[in-house]
Amino acid sequence: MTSIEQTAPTANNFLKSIIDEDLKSGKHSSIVTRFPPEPNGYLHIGHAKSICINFGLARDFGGRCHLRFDDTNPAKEELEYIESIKESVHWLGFDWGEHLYYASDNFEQLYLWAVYLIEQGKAYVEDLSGDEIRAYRGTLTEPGKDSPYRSRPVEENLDLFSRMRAGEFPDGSRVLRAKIDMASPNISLRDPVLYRIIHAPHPHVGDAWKIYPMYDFAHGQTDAIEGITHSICTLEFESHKPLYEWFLDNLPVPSRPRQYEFARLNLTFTVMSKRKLQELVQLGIVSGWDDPRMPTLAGIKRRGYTPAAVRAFCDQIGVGRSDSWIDVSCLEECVRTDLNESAPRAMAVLRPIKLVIDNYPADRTEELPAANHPQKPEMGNRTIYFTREIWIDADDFMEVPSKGFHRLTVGGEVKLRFGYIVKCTGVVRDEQGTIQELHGEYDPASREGIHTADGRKVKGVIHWVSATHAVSAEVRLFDRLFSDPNPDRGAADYKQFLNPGSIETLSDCKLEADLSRSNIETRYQFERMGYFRQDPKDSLPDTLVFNRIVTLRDAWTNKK
RNA sequence: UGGGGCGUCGCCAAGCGGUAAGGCACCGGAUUUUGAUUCCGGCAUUCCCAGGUUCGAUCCCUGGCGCCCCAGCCA
Repeated sequence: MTSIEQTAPTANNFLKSIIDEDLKSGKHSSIVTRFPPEPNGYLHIGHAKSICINFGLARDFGGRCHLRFDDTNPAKEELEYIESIKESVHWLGFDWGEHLYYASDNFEQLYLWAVYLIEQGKAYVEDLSGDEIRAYRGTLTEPGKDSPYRSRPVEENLDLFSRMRAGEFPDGSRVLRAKIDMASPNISLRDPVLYRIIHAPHPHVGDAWKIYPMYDFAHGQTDAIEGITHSICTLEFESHKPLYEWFLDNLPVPSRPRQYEFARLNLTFTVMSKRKLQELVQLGIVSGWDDPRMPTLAGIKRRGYTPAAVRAFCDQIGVGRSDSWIDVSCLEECVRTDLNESAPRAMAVLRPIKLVIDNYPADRTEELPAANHPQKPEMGNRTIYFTREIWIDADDFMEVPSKGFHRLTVGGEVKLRFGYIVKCTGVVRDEQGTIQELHGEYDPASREGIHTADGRKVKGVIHWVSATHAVSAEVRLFDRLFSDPNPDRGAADYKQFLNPGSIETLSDCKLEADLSRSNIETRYQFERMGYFRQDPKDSLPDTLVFNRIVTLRDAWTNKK
């Protein structure tokens, strides 16, 4: 746990209260939770909430948390997803140890239990088509009707079900159903489907099976097999709970798990559904599942967010049962809080414009010490080079300053961070009238502090880099993928809310030379610009590519 | 509309009958060679509404209102 997490408030929540009581009353001597993703896509920030809850609870109460692949539908699942999910959970900082499970490892037991239900007269093979089943199910306000196959004899059910398993029937021709109550006000109890026929290879068990259990028939029983004490899922499964319990009540399961539900995470300015994320990838709107603008954990990782920051975010938002919309700025703030502590500082000029210091000798180079962190002397100093020609950021110069602008202006002066005070004496233009370079003069006595020789205090401090020492780099500035706080809202196509400026690529930025030799993993604060890290895929030693992880807080542009 | 759930500051969220924690955001002010950080101060006489019980209610009761989920051989 890093300092950001130690200082983060850990709100009490209803799950902790429940577990507290279960432990106190002796109902359980220790707890077992599980994170059960279906391997049908990449994990996103919403899954991070679930991971932090499940693994976090196990950690806090001295229990354990399993990673379980809920792989009951081979039509949608792939090995690629299994691998990426394991990677993301580890990246987030959690470890399942020996406890890696697959729902599909229990297929034989589940099959036996289905046979058991048939023998008990509590399940039957259905010959109705999908459309007919739907028609018989009734509606929200009208009860359903019994299927004509509901009273099929046990022996016939047994025979048919074993032949379903043997692969004798085509997909969709028959299903196994539980015999519960076609008139139940809870629709999930109206003879739910238990097994369907799918002739497709499975990423974990290959072609061993032609029939696959539904989520409802697999989840609770798998929980029971693994000895899960607290089965924590999102709110939309709440109406399945009576069914979850019906199976546990009617099957000889080895333990009795309980299901609890919490509100899933909604984040502003993004979309979270797997379908939409997949579409963004397929349409080429983003470069892939790990595009730094994506809310996937792969994207967040590539962007440069730290696992500690994501964990702190999950702690901060808490766990409740009311539908919530968290502002992305909350996540971004967690990233800043973490990086502010740990990131060494550096200077980088993103939109370079040359400043020639006319009264500085052309053949001179000064080595200046620069603190790696303003509040942490233990992080040491580095050497930066001062020369006659330097790069400054175009945004730090205005010929005619706007109100409140206290950077460089013609005739005005500014402090060069860790260097001297310079005064701008003039502007050189080309034939078109665009500014080619700036000229100025420095005050040799002004290296320390921000006061001029006559005691005045300069208002602005800007970053810069020696033109003779700088290295060039590509810098990618990311912004929110959508320009609307809730692109998912209403019936409108979420794609119309795409932010056209979600990525800006700057090609010839000027960086301190040391950055070309830095560890590719190191996250820097480019002073006054934000936090940056090399892109793990595209950055090479001789063609540097930096990603902006997040901006600094900026009272100035906010005010404008 | 049948069933289930939820409604405390702009966004989250504690609170469990004794007189509204905390975080983020926001607004002041101090320190600062990052318009960053840090610091200090401000920020719900009120808990969806209306009745009721009680010495006392955000917490209990009744009745409204609003929002979310369920009619996949998805999870």
